[in-house]
Amino acid sequence: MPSTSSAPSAPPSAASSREPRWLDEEEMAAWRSFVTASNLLNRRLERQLKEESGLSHTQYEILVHLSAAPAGSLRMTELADRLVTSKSGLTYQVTQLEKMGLVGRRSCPSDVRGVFAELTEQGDEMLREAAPGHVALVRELLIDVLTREQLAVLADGLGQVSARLRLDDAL
Amino acid sequence: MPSTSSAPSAPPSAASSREPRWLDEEEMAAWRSFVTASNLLNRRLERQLKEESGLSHTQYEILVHLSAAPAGSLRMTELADRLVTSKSGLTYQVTQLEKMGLVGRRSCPSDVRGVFAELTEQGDEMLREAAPGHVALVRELLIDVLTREQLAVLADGLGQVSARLRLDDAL
DNA sequence: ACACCTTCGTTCGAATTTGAACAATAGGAG
DNA sequence: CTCCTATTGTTCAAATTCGAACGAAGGTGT
Repeated sequence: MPSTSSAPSAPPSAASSREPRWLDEEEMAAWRSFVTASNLLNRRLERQLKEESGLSHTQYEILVHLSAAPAGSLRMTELADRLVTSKSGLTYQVTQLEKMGLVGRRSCPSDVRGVFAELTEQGDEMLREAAPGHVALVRELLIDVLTREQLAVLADGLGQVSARLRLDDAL
Repeated sequence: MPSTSSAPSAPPSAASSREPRWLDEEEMAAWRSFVTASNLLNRRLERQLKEESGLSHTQYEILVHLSAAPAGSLRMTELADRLVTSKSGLTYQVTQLEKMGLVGRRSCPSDVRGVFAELTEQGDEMLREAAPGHVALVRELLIDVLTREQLAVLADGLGQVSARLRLDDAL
């Protein structure tokens, strides 16, 4: 009964190169809690955002990233990278947000192919309206549950993990 | 420009109860790295599993949870809870896995309504076949990137986060 | 100027996901 | 036993997701 988990009936002897290094109890606990926390958190945030603002978490994140960017606008590809989604997925969501009047599209002056997604005034308002509740929940469910040290470790460790993944993807 | 983030143009004075407690730089870093790492990781694992075994991450996780359960079987609702998905989503995926011959359905003796999802012999084989590559990648991208201490903190902190979320959901 | 390889954003179809509605049953209070 | 409420798994329509294929440009080397 292998899984991501600890050695099932793996030979307790020296690891043969055929048998992978399974995860020990602690490693397994870390991985499971990461996956579970991630799923549970997403679910909760999704529900809350939808209820309180009519936005999906994805849509909210798009607004956030645009808001954080200079001039409230970003190239589609760049935005997709930051959000960690597919380009086609972004195209879809930006279209949705456009219909809602929260985001607009502008063509890029220096590159005919380029498209800027741009936060509209309404989009900015929406974000200001949705943010407090969202932040409060993130705080309640994650941030305030952890100690300062735990947060530091999280930021640091997962920061490295992300960096590594970004590098790999770039290949 | 609010987000999940640090105080935008919030009054540097004492926080009024209207203005939420925004996230400071460190908290923000922790939250962003968590979200980003989670997305990047999922993307990677999804791709790899699909390529090497033709399974989605969700499907793989179903097999894992069944394999870990006594008799290799679990009630649908219980399984959905452990996986953190919707019941309807699970119904769909179990049907898919059933078509592939990796999972079977058995009715529950003590409850007519109940349905057990059960790992088949083929499902077990598939898991044994897919696990090594999956574990190796999880190790390469997450586990081995972190120190023993970081892993412990992760397991501990996110364990608490999950526990808290489970409790809330139960309400 | 000309090929050639990349990059850009969109479109397309297929797969997945979700919540709400449902029918059937379980379980408890009276 | 009987009524009432909670639970179980499925079905349904709608929304979202992805990768592959595209057409259109950019950029480079010759």
